[in-house]
Amino acid sequence: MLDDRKLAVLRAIVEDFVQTNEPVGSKMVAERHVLGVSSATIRNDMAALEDEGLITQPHTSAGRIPTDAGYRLFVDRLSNVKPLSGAERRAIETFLAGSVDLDDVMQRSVRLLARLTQQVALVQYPSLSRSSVRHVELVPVSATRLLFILVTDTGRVEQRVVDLPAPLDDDTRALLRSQLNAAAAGSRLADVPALVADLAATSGPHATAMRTLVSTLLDTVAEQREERVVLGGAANLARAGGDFHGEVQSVLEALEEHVVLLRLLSEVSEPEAVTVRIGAENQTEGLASASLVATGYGSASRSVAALGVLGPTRMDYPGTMAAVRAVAQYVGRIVAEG
Amino acid sequence: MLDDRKLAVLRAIVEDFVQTNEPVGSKMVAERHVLGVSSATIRNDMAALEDEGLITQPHTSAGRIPTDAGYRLFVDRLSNVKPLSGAERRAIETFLAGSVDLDDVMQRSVRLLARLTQQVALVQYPSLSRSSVRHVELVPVSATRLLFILVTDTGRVEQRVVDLPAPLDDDTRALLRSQLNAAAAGSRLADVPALVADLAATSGPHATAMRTLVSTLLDTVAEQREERVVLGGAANLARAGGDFHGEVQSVLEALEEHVVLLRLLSEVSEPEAVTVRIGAENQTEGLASASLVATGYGSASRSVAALGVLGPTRMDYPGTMAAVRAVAQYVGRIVAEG
DNA sequence: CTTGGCACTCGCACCCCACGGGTGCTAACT
DNA sequence: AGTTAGCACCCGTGGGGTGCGAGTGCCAAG
Repeated sequence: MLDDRKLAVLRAIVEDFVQTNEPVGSKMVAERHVLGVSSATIRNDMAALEDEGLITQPHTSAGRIPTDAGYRLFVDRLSNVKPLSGAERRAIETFLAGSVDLDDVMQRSVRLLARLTQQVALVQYPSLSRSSVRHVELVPVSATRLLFILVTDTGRVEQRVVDLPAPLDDDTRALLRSQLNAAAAGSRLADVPALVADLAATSGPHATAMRTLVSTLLDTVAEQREERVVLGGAANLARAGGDFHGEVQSVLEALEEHVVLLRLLSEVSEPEAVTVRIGAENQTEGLASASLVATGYGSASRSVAALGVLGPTRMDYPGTMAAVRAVAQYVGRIVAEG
Repeated sequence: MLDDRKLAVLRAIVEDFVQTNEPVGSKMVAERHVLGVSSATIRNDMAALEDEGLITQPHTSAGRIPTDAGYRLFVDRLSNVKPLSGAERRAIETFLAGSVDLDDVMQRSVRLLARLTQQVALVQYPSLSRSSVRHVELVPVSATRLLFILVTDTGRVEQRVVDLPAPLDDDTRALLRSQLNAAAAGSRLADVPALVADLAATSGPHATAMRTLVSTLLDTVAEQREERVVLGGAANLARAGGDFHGEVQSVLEALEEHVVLLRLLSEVSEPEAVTVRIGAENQTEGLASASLVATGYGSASRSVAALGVLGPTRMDYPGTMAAVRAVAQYVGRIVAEG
């Protein structure tokens, strides 16, 4: 049904359309690509491709443009990885090297990714539940309030103000802190509920305070804030030409719903494999004409979070995928060291 | 030169244009507003207003639209404060009441403001230098690294990883911490440099460690991160109609330059007075057709930061100013309570 | 299966023109 | 002096008509 040449035609259409942003016709394909056949043959192939639902014509008497399915096939079978230039690799390295802490890394990554790909970049903070507790600290704020601070091995620092049922003196605070640390430090945050369960059950003079603290610790894991995402390069949306102008509002709206973004990212967080969600595939209102290119990042085989970019379905997939993968590698390494 | 009626005509033009987004002609003004004169008279007045540079016609044979100067005069002398409805006040209150900590307050405020005004909202974190040190904490991360944590009276928590020249045992860490706290706690962060200066000068076994910590403390104040701003409602930009569509890209670009936004906000941070910057007034490339409506917030007379909204020059200034002021009052109160 | 040829289809750019909203001017009026 | 009615004029907008060109689909021959 779809022989090699037809696929080559599809590839040509995708590449030309991405580059020119104009429907591409059989003549164009014949002269800009060396397929060894005439435009008439290509016309036949294009008709077949259209039957398969891989391309479509915006109106009669215009060239064809790829459908979501066409991009899908292109990404899966026709795109060969485009290696980054040495300059780009060096740029990534130097850009991220100066980071002083996690916030800084996230910030720089998102800017870098946006600039490399000319699209909207999304970078998720290392997921709390997939990190380990490095340290828990209790800082007094007033007699009955204290600041609960959680530091993870990925460098993430979460704070939370806790209202205590009764005043807490310095010694008991130190005691509670060391108990919490003893129970939780070093283990993965996802396992913490089980580990601290018996702490909450302890009776004794400070039982209620301890219960409050434990539930805060659990909250912090369970809470929405567990997942954070930063984004950048929104201005690139407006730059995108074509019929995408009408969609920019709905994409911007989607970008404000961090919950939605996090759901999307959570579905692609395997590392070492760049995932592409094209158009309607990402099942999100307002993102029907946008594509997500994302991957997990982390140390070696364990992914702690995801990052990627979002742009019009008409995008340079090979280039974008290469950039996303490269940035993920660097960020993963930095976070693992961090 | 500009009698009361001419000003009334200007007000009518501004109000109508903001509402309809179409150039308004003399006829329209005559019939939609009760000025007691005919359209011919209004035509004469409009000619005068145009001579003064307050209005302009986009092309011959179209109505007039206000210029930046026209909006300026409208805001300064013609707009009467539009009190918020009870429902709106209640909405603000309930929306902000549930906040658990500063991050939460900032997040909620920016969403609230964006929704109330239907524009892009900007909320600046309480400025570090204008806050007081509540507490300084040193959390060990590894032998030669520790996490430096600064808590201010405005509830802001800043962390920073510090690399130490030499390992630090628990006791000396505790010592350094108490020295730092003794020197800095309770005083305004802007005054801290003077207060800790002599700490850095101490000689003794831990002199270098102390110097590192002190310089970190100072860095934290001086650093870019001193000022943070969160924004929301970017999608509202795309909603704005008219000739603004072409500008949305440049505004989005400006929004990514937080440094620029902070400079703008820092210029308007008096509390109790809503400042309006119209079009070219805000001296920023890309914001030439946008207006900023902002005010400082904080406790009573002392403003600790600023918040506001950004939108097309064609905006409902009275309504926006009312919303900005109301939100600033609530946020200021919440932050002051800590 | 490929290819050249050819008829056919539309979208687009262009032009023309009538329409109408809006202005500016002038002369009369208060 | 200020206001008003009348009127000529300007010009952007929108609708209808048209030619052009890109692109397709089909067919018959190689």
